[in-house]
Amino acid sequence: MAVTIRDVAERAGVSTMTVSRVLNESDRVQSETRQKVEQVIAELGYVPNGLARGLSSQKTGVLALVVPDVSNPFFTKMVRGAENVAWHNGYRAILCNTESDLNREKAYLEDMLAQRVEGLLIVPTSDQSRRHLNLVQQHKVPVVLIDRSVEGFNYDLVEGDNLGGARRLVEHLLSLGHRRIAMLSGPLDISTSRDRLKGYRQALEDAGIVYEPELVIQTNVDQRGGYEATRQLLQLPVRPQAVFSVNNLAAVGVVEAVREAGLTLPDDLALVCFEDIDYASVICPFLTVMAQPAESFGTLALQLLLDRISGRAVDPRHVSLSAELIVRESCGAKQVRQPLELPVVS
Amino acid sequence: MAVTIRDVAERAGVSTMTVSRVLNESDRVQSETRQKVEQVIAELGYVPNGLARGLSSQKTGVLALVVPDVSNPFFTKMVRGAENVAWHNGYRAILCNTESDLNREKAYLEDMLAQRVEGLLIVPTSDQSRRHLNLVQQHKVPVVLIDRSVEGFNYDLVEGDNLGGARRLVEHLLSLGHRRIAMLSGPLDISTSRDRLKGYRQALEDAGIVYEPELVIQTNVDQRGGYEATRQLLQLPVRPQAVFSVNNLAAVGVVEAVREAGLTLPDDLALVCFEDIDYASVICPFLTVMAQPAESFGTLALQLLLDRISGRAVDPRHVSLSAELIVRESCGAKQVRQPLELPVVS
DNA sequence: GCCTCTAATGTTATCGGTAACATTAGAGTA
DNA sequence: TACTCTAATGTTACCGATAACATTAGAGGC
Repeated sequence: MAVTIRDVAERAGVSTMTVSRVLNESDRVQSETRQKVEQVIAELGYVPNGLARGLSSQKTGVLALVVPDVSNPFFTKMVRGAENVAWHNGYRAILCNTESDLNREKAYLEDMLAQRVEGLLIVPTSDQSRRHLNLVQQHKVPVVLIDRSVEGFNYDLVEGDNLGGARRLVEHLLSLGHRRIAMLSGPLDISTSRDRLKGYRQALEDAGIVYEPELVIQTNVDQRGGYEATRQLLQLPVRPQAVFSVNNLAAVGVVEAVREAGLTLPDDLALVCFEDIDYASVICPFLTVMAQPAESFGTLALQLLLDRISGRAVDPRHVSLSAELIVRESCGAKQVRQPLELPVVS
Repeated sequence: MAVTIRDVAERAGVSTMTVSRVLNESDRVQSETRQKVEQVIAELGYVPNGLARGLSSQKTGVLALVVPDVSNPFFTKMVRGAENVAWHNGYRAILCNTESDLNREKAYLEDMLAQRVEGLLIVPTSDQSRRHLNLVQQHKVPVVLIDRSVEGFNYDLVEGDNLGGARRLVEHLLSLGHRRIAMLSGPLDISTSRDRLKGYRQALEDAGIVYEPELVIQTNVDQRGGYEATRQLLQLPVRPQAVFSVNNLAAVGVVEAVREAGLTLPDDLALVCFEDIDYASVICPFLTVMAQPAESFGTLALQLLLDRISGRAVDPRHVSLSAELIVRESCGAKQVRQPLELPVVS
């Protein structure tokens, strides 16, 4: 059907191996021959069959990025960073969107294994991703986790300082005089939710405030989840004074619910959250956030992956990136900036 | 190295074809045999080699989505829509990010052809993408264009009503009394820029206003581009009263530049743009926009693609989706909503 | 002139599956 | 009983490249 290497070889009057050598830029081809072959390739619009190539050579030059939600700006910034590094190192990166659905995640991972990608970057859906990841490891395909760790799966990881970041956000709220602080948490089988909850509790404890379970609502870390959780919070007998949202999209839901209830931010309810939303922040610098260097997550993770692929790395490495507190209006304070700290490699 | 179909066959005491039949869910296998084989597959963690499979069967079950910028929320919403439809039809969708770079676009397209994807959804970088697209067509791989058409390439297309939308936005500005209206346009080899510019000119003409070339600035349709173009506009001897930005990200740049210049929106400069940014709009409903049904772009386009793949479609089809004017603050008027019109298939 | 060596190119087997055809065994039939 | 038919399974060739080894021809040494 399609043009094959044989067609090219025939028309150029050489063997398929010679064409193959031209394709792979081996220098063992006379320049006249090479030119002739290249001309025929152009004439026929020949594109080598990657399947056959990969099957034979065991190399595809493709890396896969697997994320739970492509519409989350944090992940897309990360993806851009990773894609760029991949590109400049001669790899293509393909992206898979799992919609936080374990079945899809499994299917995509198996598919990527089947397609023989040379490495995987993944933001796992939850600790339950471990089963899939074990399969990947069993196939000896290098993996690097981003943003979320997976319990019982010790491997290369680039994550944020979730505990510390959460703590600082809550401390900030405390410093503004808030005592009754709610947390909008994600599912506890996601490491970031766990760690941020820990940070929240530590900050409260250090301030001598008793932890009240009814103030912590577990929900999905998207806009809808934030919206519903906030409605729940607003119905409590004694309303919280402030909310710490586990991430940016959930915070959007908070804003929505608060407005719908006819209340005002930050007067009726102060709000802080993890992760910034760039575009929104420029249009109106409103949310007080713990901003993470998303693009660096991607570039660093891809570096780790390349190290793994080339066999340079040995033990699992963990990179922890600090976040930056950006104080805006939603917390009810005026603007201050803390410098971004450097990455810590352990 | 890895577990192959032969290993499975041997261990299960059957031939490779029987294993293959189990994998492909053919019913020509006795249920005992099937169970035995499935058990061995699970034991060995066998994942069939997609390369070999695709090579032999000429089918991969993979579709590719190629977009210029994964961090543009319009594109990611579109991607989600498309991915969902693909998934529910038994296809996997992989995403390629070209960064509006023709070379990357070319490389990814060739790669996707090489990987023998069964169909392509693409938001082309510009009219110059035609060369790559011709290559795709030559390989008889079904393609559907989204959002942008390509001059000289007549194929399935899902796009917005760019001319009409632009016109309505500018008419809205005119109705608010603005006469000196600037346009922040993208490169004219991108169809959306061309059509929106046309709409802008039509609206002015109909209002009896002379077109002033100095008021139209061509730039990149991202934040940086919008920022730089606005700085240029603000330095004109006679400042414009309003700006129509070709897209949402460029509008973010406008906001940035205006604020930096110590001016205020919409008092010193009114602003309207194409395409909404969901999250930003919830946090603060500020930009007056022509909102496009991004997700529908994706789902419809993928439907068209599936039709093509199954050979149902014949002539190129064009779907045009209307946009919705959402009046907020940046134009300097109070809020009004127009209903979304239904898609038109031609 | 003969031999060695190397650069350029060719031949063959193989990667891991599936398509297409072949075989086998038992059921149904006359 | 012999014969056909079909369900279950096996054999072989091939998809389109490349790895590994083979061949060839001319350059250069003696």
